[in-house]
Amino acid sequence: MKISKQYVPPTLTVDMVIFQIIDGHLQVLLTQRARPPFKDVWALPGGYSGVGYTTLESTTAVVKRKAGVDINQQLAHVEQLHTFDTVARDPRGHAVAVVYSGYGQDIKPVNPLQKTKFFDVDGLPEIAFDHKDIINHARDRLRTRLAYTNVTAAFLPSRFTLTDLQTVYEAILSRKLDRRNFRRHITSLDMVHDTGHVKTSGAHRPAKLYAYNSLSIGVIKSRLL
Amino acid sequence: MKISKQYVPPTLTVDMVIFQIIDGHLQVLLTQRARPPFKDVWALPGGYSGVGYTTLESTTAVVKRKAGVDINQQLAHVEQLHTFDTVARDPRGHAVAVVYSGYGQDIKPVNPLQKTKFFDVDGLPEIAFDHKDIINHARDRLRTRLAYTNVTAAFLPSRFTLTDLQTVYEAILSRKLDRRNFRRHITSLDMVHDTGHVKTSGAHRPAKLYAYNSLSIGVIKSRLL
DNA sequence: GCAAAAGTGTTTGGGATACACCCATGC
DNA sequence: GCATGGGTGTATCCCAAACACTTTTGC
Repeated sequence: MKISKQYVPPTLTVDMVIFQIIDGHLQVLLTQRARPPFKDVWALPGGYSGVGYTTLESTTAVVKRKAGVDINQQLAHVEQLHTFDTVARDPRGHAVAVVYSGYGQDIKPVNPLQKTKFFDVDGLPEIAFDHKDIINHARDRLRTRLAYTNVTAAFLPSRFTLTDLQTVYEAILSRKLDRRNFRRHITSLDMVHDTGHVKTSGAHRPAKLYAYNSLSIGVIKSRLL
Repeated sequence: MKISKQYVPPTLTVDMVIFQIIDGHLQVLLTQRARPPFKDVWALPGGYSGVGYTTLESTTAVVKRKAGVDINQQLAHVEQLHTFDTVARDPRGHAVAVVYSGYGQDIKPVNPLQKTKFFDVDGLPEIAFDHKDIINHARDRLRTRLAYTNVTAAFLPSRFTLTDLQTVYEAILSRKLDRRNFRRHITSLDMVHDTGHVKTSGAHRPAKLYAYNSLSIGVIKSRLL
């Protein structure tokens, strides 16, 4: 390209991949598109990002408006995923999309105009644009994060049982883990601690409730070489 | 933000962090800025990205023009790093920068107008904009990639000794590794193979030359949980 | 023969995996 | 007392780390 006085930037958009775990299944939030292109097809919540607003600010506004989800209140963690910019990805014209991913727990989307709901990532409907690729990208990222961060905290309430935590790991990894080995692994990480409380939930022994040592999501071990 | 007919996108720019390793030191390519802001201060090569061009296409053009480096010919690997978008990062106005990182070997930058050269990452001069943060981000990413990809191939010629390879690891990790353990680690990875040739380079035993099994950079082990 | 880098082997500790039994509760 | 999920211990294997001597070459 040439730089010139006629410089015209592409449209800048934002999209968001919001994950939560329900009944042991990883789910992603989608909204049904209100207008063409892809009218009535399911898509990630997204919209325009204009000059003067960071892409995260735009994302916050767009997700609130289109999906009724308050990023700051209802998501425990948000991070930038990737920027998608192929010229043909939007039939209306060249749009560069900065995509964020967010994780939360017990999220209730609200949209008075369009259908907005969570889908199991393994049972997705037809998806608009390149949003299927974006979801897969987010899913890979989340899986990778498991190994060296405390990102699982974002999917759980402040107090939880080790079985709850194991369910989160299993939903993200899509495989079963051995309970005894899992518990030893977790306790050796110095990531959670016993709160002294228990949860009684039926005709069986009550489970101890745990809490994360750190409230923020970050790296917990480095594993270099 | 509001969506309206007066939608104005921010300026879209691209920057590139190019790393190579010289004499056991990780180096990054910088160019001296030709005009304000930050005139004569060192910065990452970068420029505008206009409608109709992917950010990678724009990056390719900009890096060729401002630093004389041909991304396709002289870099063994390029990947998108992150998008930086704080409103205040450019004093001229809101600019969203999609940043790429690239790795190569024996790169000779050429710029007839402005000074363009490689600096040791541990001996950087004053840096324009938020480019120091960007370089650190790229460095962290590179370090992380070491553990589970064959990214080191990008820093080496097609045939190399295990000592050469160890030098690459040490430059990126900023620490010395035990030669015996390093060699066992590498050979256990099934990532390189003995070519049957040797390199004689002085008053000592010749070293075997190795080559990567795969020509492309990618994940070589998964390590999940 | 000596300097300089290449090449190799053993031991030890910790984490990952595989696997089976007892505990506390509601009904 | 029995069904249900919670909680624990042991043996094995593999990988990471610590560590020192021999080999091949040029001069």
